[in-house]
Amino acid sequence: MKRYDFSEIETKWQRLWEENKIFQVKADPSKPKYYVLEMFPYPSGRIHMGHVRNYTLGDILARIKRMKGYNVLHPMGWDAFGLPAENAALKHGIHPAKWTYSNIDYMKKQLKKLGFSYDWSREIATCDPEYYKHEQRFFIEMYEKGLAYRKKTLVNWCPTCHTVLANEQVEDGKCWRCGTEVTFKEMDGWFLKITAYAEELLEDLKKLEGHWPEKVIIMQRNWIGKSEGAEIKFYISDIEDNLIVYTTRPDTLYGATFVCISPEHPIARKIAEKKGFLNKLQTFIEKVRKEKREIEAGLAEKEGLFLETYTIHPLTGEKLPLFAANFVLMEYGTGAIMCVPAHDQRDFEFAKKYGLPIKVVIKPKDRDLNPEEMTEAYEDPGIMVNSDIFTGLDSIEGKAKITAYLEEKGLGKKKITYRLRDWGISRQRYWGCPIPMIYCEKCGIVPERIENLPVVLPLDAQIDASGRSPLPNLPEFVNTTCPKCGSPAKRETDTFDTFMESSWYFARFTCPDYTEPFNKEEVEYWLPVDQYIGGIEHAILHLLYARFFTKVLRDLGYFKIDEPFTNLLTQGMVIKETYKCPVHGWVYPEEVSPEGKCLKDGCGEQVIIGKSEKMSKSKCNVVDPDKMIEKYGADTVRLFIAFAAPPERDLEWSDHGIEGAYRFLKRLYNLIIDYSENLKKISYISEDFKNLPNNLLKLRRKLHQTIKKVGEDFEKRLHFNTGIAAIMEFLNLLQDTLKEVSLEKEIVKKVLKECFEKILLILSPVCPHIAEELWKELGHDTFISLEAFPEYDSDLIEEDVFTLVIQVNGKVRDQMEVSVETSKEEIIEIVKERPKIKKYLEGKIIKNVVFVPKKLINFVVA
RNA sequence: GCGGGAGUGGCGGAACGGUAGACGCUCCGGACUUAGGAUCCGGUGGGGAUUAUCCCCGUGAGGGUUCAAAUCCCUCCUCCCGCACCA
Repeated sequence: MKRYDFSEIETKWQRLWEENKIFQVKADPSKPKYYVLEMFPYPSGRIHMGHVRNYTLGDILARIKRMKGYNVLHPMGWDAFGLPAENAALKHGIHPAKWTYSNIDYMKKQLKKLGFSYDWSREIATCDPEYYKHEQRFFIEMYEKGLAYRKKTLVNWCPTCHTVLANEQVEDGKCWRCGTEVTFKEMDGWFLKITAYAEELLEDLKKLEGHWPEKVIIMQRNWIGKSEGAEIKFYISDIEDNLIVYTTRPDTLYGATFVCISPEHPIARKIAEKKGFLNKLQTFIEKVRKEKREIEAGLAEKEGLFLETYTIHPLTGEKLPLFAANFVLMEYGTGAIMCVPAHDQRDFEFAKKYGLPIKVVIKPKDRDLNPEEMTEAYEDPGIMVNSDIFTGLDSIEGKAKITAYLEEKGLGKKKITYRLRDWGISRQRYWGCPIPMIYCEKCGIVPERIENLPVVLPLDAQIDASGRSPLPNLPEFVNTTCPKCGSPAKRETDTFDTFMESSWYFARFTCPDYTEPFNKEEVEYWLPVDQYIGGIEHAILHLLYARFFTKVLRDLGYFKIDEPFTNLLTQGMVIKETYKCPVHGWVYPEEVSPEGKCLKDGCGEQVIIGKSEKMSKSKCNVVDPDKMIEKYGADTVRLFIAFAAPPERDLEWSDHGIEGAYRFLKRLYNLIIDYSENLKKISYISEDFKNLPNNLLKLRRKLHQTIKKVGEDFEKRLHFNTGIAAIMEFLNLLQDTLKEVSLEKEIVKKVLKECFEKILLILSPVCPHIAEELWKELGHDTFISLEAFPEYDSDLIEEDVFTLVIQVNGKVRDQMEVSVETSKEEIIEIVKERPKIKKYLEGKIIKNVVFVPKKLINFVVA
């Protein structure tokens, strides 16, 4: 008998799919579309299990949607710009482009080996000028609309990578890639005005509720960080100017006893100049800058520099001392705050340190507050006191009342503030998309002409040991002429943050070869992405930027949609247990003896089995997809990954588990091959299945129940694990049934053929190769990948008998098979006489009988 | 500190408020074998007994709602993730 030769089977079908272009799609308005997208990979060299999981989940969905009659767009591409290419250039002397393209080559082969149903004709690499030229155009259009601008800012600087990092690329003060301590540097850079869309980005999160993980929505909401408050004017007579502070607690205005501003606030400088302590201020600024990290971590003590001046309280006219303080951020609000120590913990600590007065203006409903006895600020709402005409008001009401009063007097106004900052997109890197701007001595900043795009990244550049971008040193790149006046000019040498490329790739997949950015018909047919799948690590940045781009491109007239991704699935990590030797640290499983001793250098120490963690080389717990495919085949790998855990949860890699998946496929293969010769010519229609013997009826019923469950679990719930469990369950029943039937009978063959065919159909999204092969063995010459998902017979799946659970006082005491025809009354009579139940009812009064049709009956007795 | 999620056998995990532990793994026993780390069959939450049968206990802890709770409500514990001087 034929052995399950997965390698031969898989290569063959992958070849046939490709030759027949069966996964290439075209827009077809007569068919419902479905766009499945997995986050495209960075071509780092080889795919890892996380990719395998991500793409397996997407592929199962794409395949079942195809079978359910959708016109499915399922593309794949490469997020090809980025730092690792330059690092590789430094380390191995390979040009980033060469490195990137050879990685793409390799990884593409790996993905093909996994049998993913991508339309490879739509492949995109973002480092291709034909891709990024459109991005340059978007940028210019944004610039012309005032959505892109240049400003000087204090930026995070990684001394190792020689680059600016976004706030979000800094993790606890360290570079997210290399781990070096990040410093600060003042630099000019380009920014996109994402804050102009803050309100819409926040508001539209409501449209995603129920379709995106709640967690992601909350994270984005917090990131945008909307707060409502007031801006209030505090006059400073020394400089005859108003200081504007921002507060969310205008109700505590009467409790303000001092005012703090950021040391970098222009007014601090102005005062210091006037009062002659500029040096002292400068020293303070530097100290604060140095401590920025600790300050942000909440570790540094609050510290202030008295500016030797006072502000005038807008309502009481009191003189309040003015400080420059290390905890006031220049970037948020107005960079200045009024301090109410009685009702703000930070102000309280500051006041205690510098002996500043504490004035209570809000009291709890049930008690009084005494400033001298307070050990912490009272931050909750309450009743307003010591607040002139507002005394006695509820503080929540007081907020609006005081704001209105200030507004009336021209002393302040209502103000909404967002935590979200504009997006700094300049990177001092080589391997990225050139920013299409030109600096002309006469005309200033001038965008490149659209017709001159792309501004091509020169590939003949050499990356030297410094690791710095070679672009500024390439005269043929830098020197150009001004598009406006024609005089000599210089190009911008920074490149875009690579989050730019991933902010719109999903749309380009609809028309990857179109000369203009987007083909209207394609974009309108395919967008938005119906199901987006990827890791939670992109919960904020990538997803927020893509949402932002979508809105901008909409406003530039390219799209009609507001949101790019209708549904989002964030899949869990692939984790594996770790082994740690007290001497050698993390060790590979091969370095551990069966007794758990370390085998490295004959060490012999007892190895500690650590908890399961995300696969990483440093922890020696990686599993190589190539090796797994080689050993078990792609179908087994896909099956195990889909079966081992629900998609959103972490998946624990198990060497035994994958054996189990392999065993299942072998069992299926052997079973069908065993019967295939006999069944090839068999055909059936539903009429054939009337008056079946009981065991075959049960088998068919189970089959149709399984079809229903798998359809729902795969397509609607995306819980592939339970669907696969149902298929396994069915196979178990099928094998049991086969032991008691004779293949001599025609009807048995018909039932068997139906079972085999349909089980292959429903398994095919998960294990497409073996499904194709066995489909052929059963006599078909079509691609199972293009077959329709089977319908289930809804009359058949209705059981005619069911197992009635019999409870007494909520405890299960007995159960019996009952026909669905039996009435409640009949059931009660029968059940009461059953000995096990009788025993519990004897001498008791039946107070109530709860009857759940087709499920259970519960006697409540006393 | 704030926000979110999760705690179910030896393990991964199933369970519209209705038989807890589907399915798989592990382990144990058996069959077939020169052999088995292949394959097949059976068993596998804990405890107990009068052991082909039956009983009790069990979903992090404690309370509550309900005829009925892993599931709903309250209090608490543990773990994971995100944010964190945002005024």
